[in-house]
Amino acid sequence: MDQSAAVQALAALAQSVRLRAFRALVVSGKSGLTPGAISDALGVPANTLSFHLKELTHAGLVTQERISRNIVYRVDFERMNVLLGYLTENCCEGAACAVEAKDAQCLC
Amino acid sequence: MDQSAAVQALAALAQSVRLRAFRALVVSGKSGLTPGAISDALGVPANTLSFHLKELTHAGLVTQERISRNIVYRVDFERMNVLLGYLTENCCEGAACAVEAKDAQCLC
DNA sequence: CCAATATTTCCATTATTGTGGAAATCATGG
DNA sequence: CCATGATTTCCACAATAATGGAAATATTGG
Repeated sequence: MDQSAAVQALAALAQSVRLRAFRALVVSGKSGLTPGAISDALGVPANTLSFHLKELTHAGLVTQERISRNIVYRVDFERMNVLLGYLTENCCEGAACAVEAKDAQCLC
Repeated sequence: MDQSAAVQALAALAQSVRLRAFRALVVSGKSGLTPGAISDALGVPANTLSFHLKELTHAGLVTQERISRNIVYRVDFERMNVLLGYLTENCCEGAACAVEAKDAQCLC
């Protein structure tokens, strides 16, 4: 992952509608969600949601698969892990970390 | 962490200058960096950098401490861990994850 | 207290982003 | 092959964010 991809992914998440949609997709896991379902859940007009789903897709955070009349969106979990790793790369120059990592990745 | 705090933190990271500054601070670890050092390292004018450091500070991602003439900025690592956790909360409804978490936190 | 250095604020300009109504496209069931 | 439901594109407006020059504000060493 290069810097501009990271910025794009972070920008995709840095917006209320998109963050809510993304988190709903995280919870839904492998089964994913359709735009209609997300639109209903969040109370956002379909066209507005479509705009935001496109942002998430372009950022590589979610994938789409057409299933009959619907399109199912899913989080790209591997990509997400790469992004999180990018944020914490070379933490503390490799020195021992002051704050113990709990259930999260090492971040000093 | 509530949604608006998460959006603010993600927006703070979703910008080239700020992301580079943040990652430099991650590497510097506990010792932190001064605006002057970051400004030199990134080749960004001091006033522009100051603007971006303020954004990172307001987002709660970094702290500042005056040491003599300088101000030392440091990553707030605990806060950062909370943010990363927020992004992956209730992943997959608790079902077993398809993709094994490697060195990162569980993200399916 | 003054000179020097570090950092921030002010300000105006430019560029980007979010929003939703209306219309278009797409895929399928009958 | 047409009616229906799902999703996306088009468009224009309003709001927000990034930039850097110039000036202002600390803080300290001498």
